[in-house]
Amino acid sequence: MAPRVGLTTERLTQAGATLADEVGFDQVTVSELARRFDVKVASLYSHVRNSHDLKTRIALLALEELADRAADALAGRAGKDALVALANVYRDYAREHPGRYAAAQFRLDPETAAASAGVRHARMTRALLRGYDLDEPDQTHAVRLLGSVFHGYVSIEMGGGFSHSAPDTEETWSRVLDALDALLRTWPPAS
Amino acid sequence: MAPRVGLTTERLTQAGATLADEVGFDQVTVSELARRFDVKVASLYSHVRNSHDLKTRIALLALEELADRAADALAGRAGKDALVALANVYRDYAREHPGRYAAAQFRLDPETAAASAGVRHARMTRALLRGYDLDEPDQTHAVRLLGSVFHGYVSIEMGGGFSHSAPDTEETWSRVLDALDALLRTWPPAS
DNA sequence: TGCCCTCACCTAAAAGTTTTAGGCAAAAGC
DNA sequence: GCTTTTGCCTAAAACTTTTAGGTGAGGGCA
Repeated sequence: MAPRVGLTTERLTQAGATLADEVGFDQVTVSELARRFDVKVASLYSHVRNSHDLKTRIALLALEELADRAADALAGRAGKDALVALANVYRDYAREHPGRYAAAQFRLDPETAAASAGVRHARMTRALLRGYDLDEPDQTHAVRLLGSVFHGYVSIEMGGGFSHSAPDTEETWSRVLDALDALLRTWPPAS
Repeated sequence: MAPRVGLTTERLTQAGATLADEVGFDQVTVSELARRFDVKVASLYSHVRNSHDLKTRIALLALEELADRAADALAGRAGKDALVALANVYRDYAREHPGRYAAAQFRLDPETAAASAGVRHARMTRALLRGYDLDEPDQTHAVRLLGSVFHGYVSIEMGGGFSHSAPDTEETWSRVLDALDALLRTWPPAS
């Protein structure tokens, strides 16, 4: 009597990501997802182990999407051009998909993290730095600095932390990227 | 028959902060708090409007504590000395009080945010920059950059994002601060 | 075409969280 | 010792998570 909706783990993950963008990642709930599919809550537990599992899958999806975008953006670019492109990938993704971006920050257990697209991100940032003249261990330091600035800026901006003050964040963003580029070109030796 | 425990909004907020450090900020629940005071859940609702209100209060507490520490650290310091001191305030606080630090990132509605210690943080970062030679609007750009790096680095490090790779984060941290100091001393003009 | 088997989805139910409404007795004020 | 305040309680409704076990729809096979 009840026609099947066609639930799969993938569709649930996708719908979960959409839900996250609409209501916020931490408002993503198995119940709400069931409601959207017009299906009883218990039915989802055949496709997803539990709430934490669902969130993990959304996080992995977001990390993959972000890495794909980053790879596209970096293709054929180098130096500051690549730096700006990569930085904008993160910022634009966070603006278009705030829930997914929050999901990408979801704390994964070490094995899951190691198998995630997170490692691609680190590799790409390192690739970007080939346009600058940095040897190890400075390259690792720089990778971490870039990750910090991108994530820190985007998450503060998303949280409204830069509101209520001039100049606008657009200008700051481009000046920060200028500054990072300059810094990478003249990376200071250990003090 | 039941001796009163002596609940107040302040004690609940304090206990909530402690709970956050123990189990994580998003695991802070009115029920768990009631359990800790050995009191019925409904009793808390005389002191706290709802769950969101409780979390807001914990966030405000954390922001105050952080600002107090920052003010202490900055007293009598200037230049790079001040930069390092302020940066370490954030990092150390996050390590000592991970739940409180997470709480400090809790999204506040604009009015609450405007009345919070968040504004003190911005003022102090600006004060720090007096040791460098920056005019507006570059000073604002620099304030935002510093906030981004501090927050970004600390939150990635706390999330385990820098694990699994040499060199250790201690070295990176000090090199990043070296780099920021150098950058602030030679802030590049608009490109 | 008809049978069977898988599995998508269901009902039932237990346990936990949030929040409101109304009551009693312990503290506090006089 | 009295009243007033209010801290904490019981009761109850609404929602989320998760497990256990059942039924029928759909696909595979004769």
